Amino acid sequence: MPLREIHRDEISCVRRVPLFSGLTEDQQDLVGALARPLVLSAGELVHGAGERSRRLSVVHTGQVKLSRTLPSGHRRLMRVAGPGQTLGEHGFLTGGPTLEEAEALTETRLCVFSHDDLAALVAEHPSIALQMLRNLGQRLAETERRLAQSTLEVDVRVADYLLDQPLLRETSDSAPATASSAVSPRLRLRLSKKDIASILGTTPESMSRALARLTASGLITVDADVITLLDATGLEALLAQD
Amino acid sequence: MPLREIHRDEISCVRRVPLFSGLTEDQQDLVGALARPLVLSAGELVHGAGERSRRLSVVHTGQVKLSRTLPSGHRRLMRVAGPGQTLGEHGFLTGGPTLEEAEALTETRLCVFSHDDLAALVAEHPSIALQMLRNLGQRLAETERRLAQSTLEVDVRVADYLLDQPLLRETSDSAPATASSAVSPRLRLRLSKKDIASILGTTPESMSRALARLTASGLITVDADVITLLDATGLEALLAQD
DNA sequence: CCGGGGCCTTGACGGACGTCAAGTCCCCGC
DNA sequence: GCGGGGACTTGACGTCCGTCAAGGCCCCGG
Repeated sequence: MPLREIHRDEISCVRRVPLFSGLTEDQQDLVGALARPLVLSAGELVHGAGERSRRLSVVHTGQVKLSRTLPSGHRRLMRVAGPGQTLGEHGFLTGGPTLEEAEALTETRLCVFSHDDLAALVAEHPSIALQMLRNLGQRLAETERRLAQSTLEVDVRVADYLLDQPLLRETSDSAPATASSAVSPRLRLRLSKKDIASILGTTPESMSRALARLTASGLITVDADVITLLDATGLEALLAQD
Repeated sequence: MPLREIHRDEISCVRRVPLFSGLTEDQQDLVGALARPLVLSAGELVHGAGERSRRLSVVHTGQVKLSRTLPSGHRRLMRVAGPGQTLGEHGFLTGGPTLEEAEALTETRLCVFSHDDLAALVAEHPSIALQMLRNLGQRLAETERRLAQSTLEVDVRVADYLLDQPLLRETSDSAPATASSAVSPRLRLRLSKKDIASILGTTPESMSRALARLTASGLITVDADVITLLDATGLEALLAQD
């Protein structure tokens, strides 16, 4: 079927996305027919800040960096949207200009919906609005959490960030010597330390020093972008201590 | 009509609220029948943090202080919900426990909806979900803006806060001497400086010094809770500088 | 093979701001 | 009227962290 072939990307994109998870497969296929694919290479912009972009995008593969620029000219990274996540809902909801610049961090495939198409979809399928609500509510809670934490010292914010990261699957190349030997959880930073520093509201220098202090305290070890959590409970204790 | 009399509060509450503005008056009256009134005096809690509150509230009159408590025990004021604004949507959307403590700042009248009733309403009237979406989107944008600003110096955050406040209607008791004499805009702080400091992520002491510096720079004058903006463009320039 | 640029780290320095403390003012209850 | 407590301000002090600078490392292109 040529039509389905042409829209292969869009359909698989729609099927994998929470936003449309309340629909039947047939409905999802119809939605997919409205999506336009967009492929960006690393560094290209989905849209700049302050633009009037008339579209909402769903990330299919890759990652998109969302950053705000203050009147002073300073930029701050707000979040990174990965597969299944959406960007541009503020413009969709308000019709106003974009608040954030959106830049592909890696080669990225997007499914793009025009505001008009999306409005029609939402009107026809209320479950889409509900999913969008859950999504925005989640992001609001997360953003409020970061705001509440913003006055804590850098070490604590870094520790919290590390604890939030997904752990690496441990492929123990050495045979498990004893059944009870606990391996320290490890994780890989998916952003440059410079970008993480921006997310945390600090500088690369302070971030580097914070990691050095956590290492000196025996809480972690750092090997380039791989972090070993030697003492996860110790890291959590940082959050609680005054 | 006794029934309408009994539900007077709920109905007038529903009619004034953006959340239900997409409904006809008849529909709003039906919605009002589901609302339960709740009157709190200053200092009483709508709900504590971490509770499982099964209800979403709309502020009718008064103000409600929403604050988060960090694991360290520090509290931070996140926002103040005034008439027409809602609280408790996170619990409604996720079913999880409350993230914020909600405390009546003044004597406050609320309209309370159970999650079940509200879910039924949303299912029947998609416009409610859309309004909630717009509302959450607005709050998300605002919270992101504050997060991005959180690293700026206190003077700038204070200046930005002042510029965001609604101005007082100038009741010039003295006759307007000349038609061209421009009066400086004035505003009344609707929260204690302590609370404003918490919102801005700083301390009462630093807040007090920031106001003193802005005064010394000739940008404002402070008379208890009334602030006169002597040089609004000078205040805006603070945001852009550096 | 060499040169440049970006990322990261470390050091030195200074300033902004949080903390502690004291003092004033005001309000409210006894 | 008097005492207590909370809001606010001001001062003194210490420190966290942002800035500037230098240097190492790696990658890539000439």
